[in-house]
Formats: sequence, C-alpha cells, structure tokens
Amino acid sequence: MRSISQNYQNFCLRKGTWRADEDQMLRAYIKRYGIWNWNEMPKAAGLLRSGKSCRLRWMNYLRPGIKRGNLSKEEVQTIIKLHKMLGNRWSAIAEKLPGRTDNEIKNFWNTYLRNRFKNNISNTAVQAPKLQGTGPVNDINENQHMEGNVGSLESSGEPSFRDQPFSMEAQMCKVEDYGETYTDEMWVQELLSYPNASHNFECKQRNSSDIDVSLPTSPNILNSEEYSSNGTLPMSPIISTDNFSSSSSNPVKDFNENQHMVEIGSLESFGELPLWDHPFSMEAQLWVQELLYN
DNA sequence: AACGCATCCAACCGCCCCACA
DNA sequence: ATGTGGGGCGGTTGGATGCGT
Repeated sequence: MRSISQNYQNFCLRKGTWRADEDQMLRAYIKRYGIWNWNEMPKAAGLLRSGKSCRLRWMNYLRPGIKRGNLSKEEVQTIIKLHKMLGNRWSAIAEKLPGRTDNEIKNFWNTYLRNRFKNNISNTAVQAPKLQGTGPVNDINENQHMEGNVGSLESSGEPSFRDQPFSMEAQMCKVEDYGETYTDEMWVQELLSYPNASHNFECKQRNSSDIDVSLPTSPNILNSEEYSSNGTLPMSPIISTDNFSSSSSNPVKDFNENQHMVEIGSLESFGELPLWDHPFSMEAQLWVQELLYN
C-alpha cells in the first residue's frame, strides 16, 4: 500500500520525453555516486522523475556503450536466430548483442519483422521496411526485384539478397540458415516450432497429432547458384503441385495463384496468431530469406 | 503551405520474481 | 509463512517525424 506522501510525490513527478538537462543530471549523478537505489536516486539527484523512469532512461539511453543507429546485418541475423530459440525474451536476446537494449530489439522486431509477417500485402507491390530518417522507402518493382535497402543491410557492400531472382520453388525449397539447408519439410516444422505458435497451440489445447508436417515426397531442391542464375522471378510464381505428394495429409496442400498457401495443415485454426493469420506472402518469404541468407 | 496518414521508437504501465525482514 | 519493496521484463502507448496529396 502506497502512502499518501508517495502518491503525492508520484503526482508531482514529470513524465514523457526526457530533456537534455535531465539527462545531464542523471548522468552526472550516476557518474559520481553510482547506482545504489533507483527509487531514492532521483530525489538525491534533484530529478522529478520516478525511479523506474530513471532506470529505464539509464538502461536504454544514457548507459555507456549504448549503440545508436541501425542494426547491422549480423545483428539482425542474431536477433532472428535467437528469437527462434528464445521467443520474446528480449533481455536474453539483448545480452547477446552488446550495446543493444531489449527495448530496441523489441521495437525492431515489432516494427520490421512481425509486421512483415502480419501484413499480407499484395504480391506484386511489396514494400520493404522503411527506416525513419535513414533511408528510402523500398519498393519491389514490377519484376518483383527488391531495390533499396533494409536497415543497414545495404552497408555490407555484399550483393543484395534481393538482387538475386528467386523462383517460388527456390523460396519454398531452400533457405540457408547459418549453413543449414532447409527443405520444405524443415521449413514448415521450423515455423511450427515458433515459440508463439507452440504457445497458441497449447492454449488451444490441441493435440499435436492434429498437425502433420511431414512431406511424403521432397520437392526439388535448387541450390543457390541454380536459382540465382535462373532468370527473373516470375510475375505470378506458382509452386508446382508436382513437387508435392497429393496426399490429403500434406500440410502444404496447395499453393494458389495468389502465391499464398491455402492451407497448412491445421494451422488455419490459430486464430490469434498473427504469423498464421495470413498465408505467407511473397514479401514475408523474401524478407525472411534476405535476413537469413549468407 | 497545410493537412492527414503512416511509421518509428522512447517511455510508460502492469505484472512478476526475488531478496529480505 | 507472509508482507514489502526493488528491480526487471514484456506489452502497449502516444509524441515526433516523415511522406504523400
């Protein structure tokens, strides 16, 4: 139970964006006295801020060693990899990225990645993530070749992943993930193992046997050389059903002319799971591959 | 120039965990 | 065993900014 004086103090506290002088006061105080008690420090430092607010400001902005600016390609890859393993444990992910904060990673993920999956954008007008004040809006052109940059990916000097044309078969058949070759089957299993997917799966108390992720026959595998030299991405790529068994239990039952998976096993029942709410768009696939491709 | 919409991200909020009395 | 407070975490909000018309 909070005391009246505590409530009064909280009432008097400032909120919102930190001013430069507040930053300076907090920085100077911690430099001199160190961190000893977040709730008491603001008063001692002469700040009209809550301890929580001070802690957050320090941890996410003022702390020495904080990196500002775009995430590097390597950092993005690390985030994706760790998110696969850890889910939304942003602080755990941040530990592996020196200078990056959990808040920053969380924002990045929410903005650039989750929304990419969530949005099922028209398959001929794919918009790449836009970076505020740092780069151009990226559009995929009529030939479905992405142009521009994604975060700081363009700064690597390496040929853009987007410069490489992909057939839909190639996208579905192979994704390089840190040296691992992903088959279609692995791809589906990987997505099923997605932390949120399993969470929602548990919430719905579904039997795991409801989902059959096996692919009775393997689709043709194209290596990177093959699909990078295979001409341009077709305007309306359609994955050949010949690549899959016609088994009714096939999770990748169909691939329609709109480049969408019509049904992925029982996944359509994951109502509240954004990833599964929408079928994979061309954009989502390209985006993931761009980030994972070496 | 002005307006509306979209996007980003710093900051806040509520909850949880843990140490300690 | 229980209550309390500090710290940490993930989810969400809203102000700032960019962009298109």
